Amino acid sequence: MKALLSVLKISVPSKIFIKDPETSELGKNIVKHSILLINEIGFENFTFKKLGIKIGSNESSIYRYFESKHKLLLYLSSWYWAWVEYQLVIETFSISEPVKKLDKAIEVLTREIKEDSKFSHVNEVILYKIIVNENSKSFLTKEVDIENKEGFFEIYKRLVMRLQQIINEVNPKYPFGLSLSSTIIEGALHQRYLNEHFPTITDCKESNTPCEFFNNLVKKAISENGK
Amino acid sequence: MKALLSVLKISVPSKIFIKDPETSELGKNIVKHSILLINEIGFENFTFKKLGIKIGSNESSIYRYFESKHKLLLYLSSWYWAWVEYQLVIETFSISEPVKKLDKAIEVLTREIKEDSKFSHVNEVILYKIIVNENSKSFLTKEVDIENKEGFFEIYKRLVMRLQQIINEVNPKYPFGLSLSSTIIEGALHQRYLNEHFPTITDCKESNTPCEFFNNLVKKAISENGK
DNA sequence: TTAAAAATGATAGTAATACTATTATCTTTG
DNA sequence: CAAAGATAATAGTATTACTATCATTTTTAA
Repeated sequence: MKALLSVLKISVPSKIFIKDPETSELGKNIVKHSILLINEIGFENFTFKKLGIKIGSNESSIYRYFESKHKLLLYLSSWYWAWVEYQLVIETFSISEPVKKLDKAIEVLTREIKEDSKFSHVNEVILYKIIVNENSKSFLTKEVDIENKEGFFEIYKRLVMRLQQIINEVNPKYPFGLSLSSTIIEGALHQRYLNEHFPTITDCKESNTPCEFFNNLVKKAISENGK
Repeated sequence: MKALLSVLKISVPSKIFIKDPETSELGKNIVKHSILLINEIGFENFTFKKLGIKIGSNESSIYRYFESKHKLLLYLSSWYWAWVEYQLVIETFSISEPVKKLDKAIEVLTREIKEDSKFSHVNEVILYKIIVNENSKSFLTKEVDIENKEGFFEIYKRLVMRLQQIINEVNPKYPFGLSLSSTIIEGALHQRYLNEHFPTITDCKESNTPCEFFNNLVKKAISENGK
């Protein structure tokens, strides 16, 4: 995977940025350190001014890459989901048995990211933490419909549809494939959050992972026997 | 229900507010019109200044009730969940058959609020919309652990535990009662949101409701036969 | 190699936000 | 009727989320 990714590039909808941050050192620094800084102080307290100070650059220069911090969050979100989609495709590609494919897909979509693949300036472990904490804020806005039309959520939607296809390969008659898929992807993040901040309302612990919970849930949900 | 609620009062953790808005006309107006205004312009664009203009009152007066707009959101969130908890308790109280109790609980927790009960200054239909759009923002903050310690999320957590108990009455051996419960409650809001803004990644429509999806999901998840 | 183009940096400025503080006025209540 | 309590009016502050301008540095292409 490391090898492959050194040739490939994670592709984010180009309307999200003004200037592609991948094309310069400053751009890469903006992305890299925005991840660290958002993780540190939270998205609400994060500003371009603070980021500028951190990377020894000017606020106004950052604005030449991203129109607003909201667009930057959209960029990080898209980047993350593209990276996950890539893993999903690679890791399920050669599995022909539908149930095994589904097992792997659930694993990819609900596992905790613990290792930085180091193929880029992006620290995936920290980015994953940001996604758990901040991803909802990228779409829970008044501008969601306009931004959706502009294609800002394409990768995320495609990922939900990919999982749905894998689900319906196991049971083509299951009528809630999309809802189940979107519930897993969003729910996995939510269970991680609960585990960290509200452990009394989740069963997911070090041992009892979201992977197991969702695997069990999906398998039973789409099984044809049972209630 | 209307009758009962005219004697009862929805109780919100008192540390959330500086002065209880239920105790004055201005307070009730703040709550009532904040719901309308947040629904109108979104939480990000909502300010106490704008609210003051809307209710013909002064910004500084609003600050005597709520320390910040974040605390106001916490208040609205707690109010909503307390109201839902009340309905859950009332509507499941007399049902002794565990499966029927579970059916009713899922219904209460996943149904769309379409009617304003009019027992108070709070418009529940609009409040429900705010919860769908803004609730996550009440806990996805850097201060979540401090606020959790202060008890700001007690009602929500209690509600998750109540549903878990009802689930485990049907199947005491099911090992993910809490995670399933929290997934349903959060997932129901998410499916509503998708239905409104991302219809291509949900099966939930006018006819095919989140109620049905989650009822089907839970029943199968906790069934002892099947896979 | 050099001149133009592109990128970055420095500085300034603006309207709005999220408050705090003070003082005045109005309304209850004992 | 006086004191207490609630509300209103006004002012002020630091920060945010930008935009605009101009200077400087770096890159690139002829």
